[in-house]
Amino acid sequence: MSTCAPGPPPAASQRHPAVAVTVDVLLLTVRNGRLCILLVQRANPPFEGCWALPGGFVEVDEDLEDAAYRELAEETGLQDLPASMYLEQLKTYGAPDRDPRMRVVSVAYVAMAPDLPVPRPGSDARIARFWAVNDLEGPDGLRLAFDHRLIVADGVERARSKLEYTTLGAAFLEEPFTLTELRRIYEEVWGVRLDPSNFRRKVLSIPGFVTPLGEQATASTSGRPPELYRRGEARILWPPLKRPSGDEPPSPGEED
Amino acid sequence: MSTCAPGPPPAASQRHPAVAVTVDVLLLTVRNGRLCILLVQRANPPFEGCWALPGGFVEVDEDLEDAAYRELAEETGLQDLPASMYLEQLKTYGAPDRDPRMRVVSVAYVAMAPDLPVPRPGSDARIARFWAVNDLEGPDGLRLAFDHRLIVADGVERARSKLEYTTLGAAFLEEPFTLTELRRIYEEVWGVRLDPSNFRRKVLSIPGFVTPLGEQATASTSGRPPELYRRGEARILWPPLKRPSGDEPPSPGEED
DNA sequence: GCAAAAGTGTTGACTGTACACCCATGT
DNA sequence: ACATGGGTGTACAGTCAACACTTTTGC
Repeated sequence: MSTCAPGPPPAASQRHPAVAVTVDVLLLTVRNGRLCILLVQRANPPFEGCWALPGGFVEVDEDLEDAAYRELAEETGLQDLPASMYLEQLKTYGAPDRDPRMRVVSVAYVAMAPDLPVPRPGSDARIARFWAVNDLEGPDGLRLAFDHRLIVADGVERARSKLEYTTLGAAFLEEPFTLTELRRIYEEVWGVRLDPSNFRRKVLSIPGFVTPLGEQATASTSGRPPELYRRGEARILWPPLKRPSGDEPPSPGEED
Repeated sequence: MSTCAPGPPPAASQRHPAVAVTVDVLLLTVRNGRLCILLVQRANPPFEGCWALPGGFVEVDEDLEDAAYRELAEETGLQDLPASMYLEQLKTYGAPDRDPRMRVVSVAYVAMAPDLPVPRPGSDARIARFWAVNDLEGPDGLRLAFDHRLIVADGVERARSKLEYTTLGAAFLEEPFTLTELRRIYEEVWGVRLDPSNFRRKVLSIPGFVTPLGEQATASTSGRPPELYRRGEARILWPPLKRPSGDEPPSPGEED
């Protein structure tokens, strides 16, 4: 019976097909009440001048997730990523013809973060900016390089789904925040209207979703000043917050 | 404004780090009432003699999913995979040290299928057999090559989660089947007991989950002969079939 | 006072669970 | 007859959506 050990170090690497591995990052944020994603304009062929997800080759000794963080920082000039940022693996895209240069398998990541400063061009001088997801969807939407439109669709769906059964909606907000601000995140990401009172009850009924600060916002507009909250320790939402609209099933999501 | 076209064909491929891409397949089935996975015994270093998931290098012009099907067939001698088999991408594993030979990024797939014939050794003479998932879990479980133990854990959790909100439980059964057989799949995969009457009501209340044949099984054991069903067209289960046990949250799943 | 936004209370529909009960068959 | 597993009925508890209502602010 084997003890299941790696055995002696190999003498030489065996042959394998020439396939490149990249990471692509879909950074989602809510700016001015709109769900937005970060895109960079490509400076080189192929798809020169096209908008694309930030991404690039994985280094030989680099973990995939580290590569995602690195590319995000390099290509967008966003050096200080917010501590509350969330990043998870989305899916791997490997159609043989997705890159005209060669066979490229891309591991896509989704990130969610509060509104960020307007990104400076990255180290390789590409322009980076946020685009509203609305401007990409539909047949007349902005065209993206490679299969990035598909990745965006999958990633946005993943985010919509994650909001149902995790507390990640709060990752889109700077602390402190109000329950109305949190509700507007849900409404924008899902594209629906939610009953304020029922939303409030639901959020507060989940222990650790949000923590009350016991303070009120200084009234900026007419109406009663809202109470302020920060993110709690809970990560899972149980029972889930379901998106309305008939009683259709949630879209299938690819994921952890 | 760019029209977002790939542009002229590239002159030469640019340099990229030497990273190999493989697929690994976690085939789940229920044999003799036990949730089992298919493993192959490695014939070559590293981890010679260890049990591992079937898998191998992706060919240069091969789609990832095609590679998963090919490896499954090649390494297990299972040439005629059942039509009802389900296969989906699980997650990509790319820790820099997961393979001692070189940098290997592996795209893992999960498959679910009815009980299959005992696999013949694959084309490269490796032994293939099914192992009960129970025999792998826990600190005294079978040790697997590479990080395959982690992949198995993630994949089993994915399957448990999929049973909650999809009709995939029926993918484990040969048609026709009875509702009790379907219930036993759920009970085994989740490791719980379910109330037969409530399970029945739930399954039948989902349009298209199962289709009654209008026949009864020829009584093989004592008791009333059950009615027979085949899989329906529905893929999504709404509302979901929740696993019991307190009201704990479902484990987070990585997936579509 | 009035408008506006935050927050509370109440009700009815629906879902899931537990469990008592009936049905059809082998022995 | 009776044990065994299939299948039906029912009643209680929890959750959610709808919406009326109260509170606290700016103007």
